[in-house]
Amino acid sequence: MLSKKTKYGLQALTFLAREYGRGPLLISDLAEREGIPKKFLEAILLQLKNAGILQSRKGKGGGYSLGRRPEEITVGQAVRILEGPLAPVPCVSETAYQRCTECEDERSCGIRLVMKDVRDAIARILDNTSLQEMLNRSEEARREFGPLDYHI
Amino acid sequence: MLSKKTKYGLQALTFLAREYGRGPLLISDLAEREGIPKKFLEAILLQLKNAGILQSRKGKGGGYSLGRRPEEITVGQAVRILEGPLAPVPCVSETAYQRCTECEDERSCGIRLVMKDVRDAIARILDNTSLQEMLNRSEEARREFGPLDYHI
DNA sequence: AAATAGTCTATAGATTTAATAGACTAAAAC
DNA sequence: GTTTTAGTCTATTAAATCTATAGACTATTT
Repeated sequence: MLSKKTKYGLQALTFLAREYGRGPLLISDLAEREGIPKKFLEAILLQLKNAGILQSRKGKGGGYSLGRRPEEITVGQAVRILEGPLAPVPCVSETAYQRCTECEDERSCGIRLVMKDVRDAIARILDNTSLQEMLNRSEEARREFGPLDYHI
Repeated sequence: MLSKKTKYGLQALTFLAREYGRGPLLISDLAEREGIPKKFLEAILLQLKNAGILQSRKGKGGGYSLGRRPEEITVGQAVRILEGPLAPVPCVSETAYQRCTECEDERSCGIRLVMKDVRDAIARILDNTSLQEMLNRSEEARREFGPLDYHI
């Protein structure tokens, strides 16, 4: 299960992707619009910035914006930054490999072989889905199901 | 990342699958052979038993064994019991669905659409891999790489 | 200089994970 | 039927991680 941190991060990235090209957004606005605790979001955005996928400006007219085009940022990148490796076990991780201490022969460990498949499947999806593609799929679904009727 | 609990559980299940048909195994033996804290393993095996995939006998000659044939127990079942739902977010879980509170239209949420793909990919692998298949793959790999040469 | 808005450090509360201790119960053996 | 064996149940604890908040600090614009 993804942590709240990662979910908040993905929400914020989606928002920033949708607004891409219209100048920076304030943390406070993002926090309010997405219902995320402001201070928590601050830390999340900073982490994404330090990892290179966001940029920021201080002072009036400042705020956060994507560091690259929405086509060039993948969900996989964001998840790895906020959640850690995609792999279910460290011995199949590409980005944070760690040998299994108790496993006498890694190459023939059944658990590892299965979890390697899982890792690859997750990576295939998340590393090939950009923020832009996520927006496109969302739009497509909206067209398919028709606009929401707000009846509250 | 899988918890130690789940990893220990999968190790124990693998061991029990390999020994299937030769009578019950003692917790203590399993714990020692796999390097798992005995009391921790106790709780794990009990949980797997209560969920129906292990059986046990008390007293002399007792111990734990698989509740069904190794072909009939999937890795997905074990992971769900010990780790919880496979889905990265509750709103795409088949076994523990929970609506997303903040999401105004679930059907067109981009994050959800992507995470649904991830869940399906994970489930496709884990629900179609039995303990027996895991053993088979392990054996296959052992044949491919040749036997280990122990040089310690 | 004043106002704006991100940055950094520290901390605290809650939850989860990992592990341990010890009393209890069922089954077999004698 | 008592002793031994081996799983079951309850409680507790230490450590780690997650979530959130406070406040001082720095950079930028007006």
